[in-house]
Amino acid sequence: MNQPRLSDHAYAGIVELIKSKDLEVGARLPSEAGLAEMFGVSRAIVREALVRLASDGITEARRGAGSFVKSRPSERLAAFMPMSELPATLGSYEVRFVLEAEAARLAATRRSSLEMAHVDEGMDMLREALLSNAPAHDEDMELHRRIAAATGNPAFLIAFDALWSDVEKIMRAGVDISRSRPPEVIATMLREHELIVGAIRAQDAEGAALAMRWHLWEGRRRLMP
Amino acid sequence: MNQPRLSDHAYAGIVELIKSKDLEVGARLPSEAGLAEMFGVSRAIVREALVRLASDGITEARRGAGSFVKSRPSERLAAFMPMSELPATLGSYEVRFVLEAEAARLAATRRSSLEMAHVDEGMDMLREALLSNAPAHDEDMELHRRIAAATGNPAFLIAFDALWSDVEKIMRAGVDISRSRPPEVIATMLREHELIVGAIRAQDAEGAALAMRWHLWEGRRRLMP
DNA sequence: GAGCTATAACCTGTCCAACAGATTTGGACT
DNA sequence: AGTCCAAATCTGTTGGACAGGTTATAGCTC
Repeated sequence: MNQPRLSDHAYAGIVELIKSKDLEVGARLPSEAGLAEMFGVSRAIVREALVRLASDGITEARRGAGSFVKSRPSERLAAFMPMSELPATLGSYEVRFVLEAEAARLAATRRSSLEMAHVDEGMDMLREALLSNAPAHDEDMELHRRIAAATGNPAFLIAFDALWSDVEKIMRAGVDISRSRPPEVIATMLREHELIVGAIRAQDAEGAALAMRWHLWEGRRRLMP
Repeated sequence: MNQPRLSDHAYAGIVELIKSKDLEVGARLPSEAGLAEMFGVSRAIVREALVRLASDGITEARRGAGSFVKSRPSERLAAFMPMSELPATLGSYEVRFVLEAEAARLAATRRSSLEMAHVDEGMDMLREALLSNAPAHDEDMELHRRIAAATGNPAFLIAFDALWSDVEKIMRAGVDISRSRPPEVIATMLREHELIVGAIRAQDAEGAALAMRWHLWEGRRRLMP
């Protein structure tokens, strides 16, 4: 349907360049001509990519001088964020606590029947994956995502996606998410999710928020006892 | 400092075109050559504007056919307040309510003196910008960002950045964020921020959360009365 | 050698002309 | 009327060109 443009490739390439070469905030990128040669495209394509990067707040162009890194993608904290003492996974759970609990509460009050069907479908997928002892990581995320979507508020999805992609990275780097789980853990995880979905279906706002908080609390404990 | 590019003019012009001519979703825009002549710029400039518009989800280009309206700028704002009966709640504010209130609470309890200094510096920058009647939009965001950073939890920053970059884009496409504010509004905005910063300095967790919630509530009201 | 200056090299911002490939349109033909 | 083909139109991409701003350097002065 939507074939990718060359400028998409250049956009991704420049982001990759910043991350791989570890360019700090304020560092100068290669010139447009240099980037064009690097990616094998014309200068106009590089310009289109740079315009988007600037619009996204990642780079900044100064006429006559060059393009500079304004804030690094996804690692925008580098500037003054002192490395936290909190384990990174705990950190993301801290945010998910408030974010997803509120999402569950709003989903319970505002869900349409279509959104409820999406949540149910996500629950089915998770159940099937868990019962067949598959990793189920993707299905877990998808269910949480659909609950966030059921709020009818895209902002929840935006925050959720940003957070989760980070969590995923950490998990892939650290914990082995595909290790097999004992059956009682599987049953517990299923019950926790079913509690949440049930409360949303019953339009029980406080129950949904509580069930979500409980689930996240237990999940964090399972991840790092 | 940042001289406007011609493509900014074209971007705004096309948005204006969609709004004034009341082009519906799916309607075809004039061709790139037509738009170029309309705004008195070259086709390359129009292309840069269209690339940004597409990246912002407002238009969509189909090769060989033309550029089409994907979602109207004003409706994107509406998309962020689908709240059925809730009194005019901006969707992103709904998320910021829980996210930033929690960040303020944690910042008050966990802040280091270095992080407090960063917050103070951000407050100074905002004060200066507001008192000189500058747009102050960047400074406002920066202060909120530093409060999120003062939690010591990178996850707050990640969620905050994701949310804000989207809010910013919508604002650029829709509302005029640089309109001048009456002096009493400036004073109010200053006081609200100072309340938050003060509570964080005093390590008053509940006070910080409350002040943040109040500030966001008032801010939403200022944005769309 | 230190400091200042002019100049050359480089860079972004913008324009123009051109061609490839996809889509739409209109007319010719049946 | 219905089908098919060709021309017109449009986006995607390239290369070259020039204006105007920035940076570095060579050279001059003291």
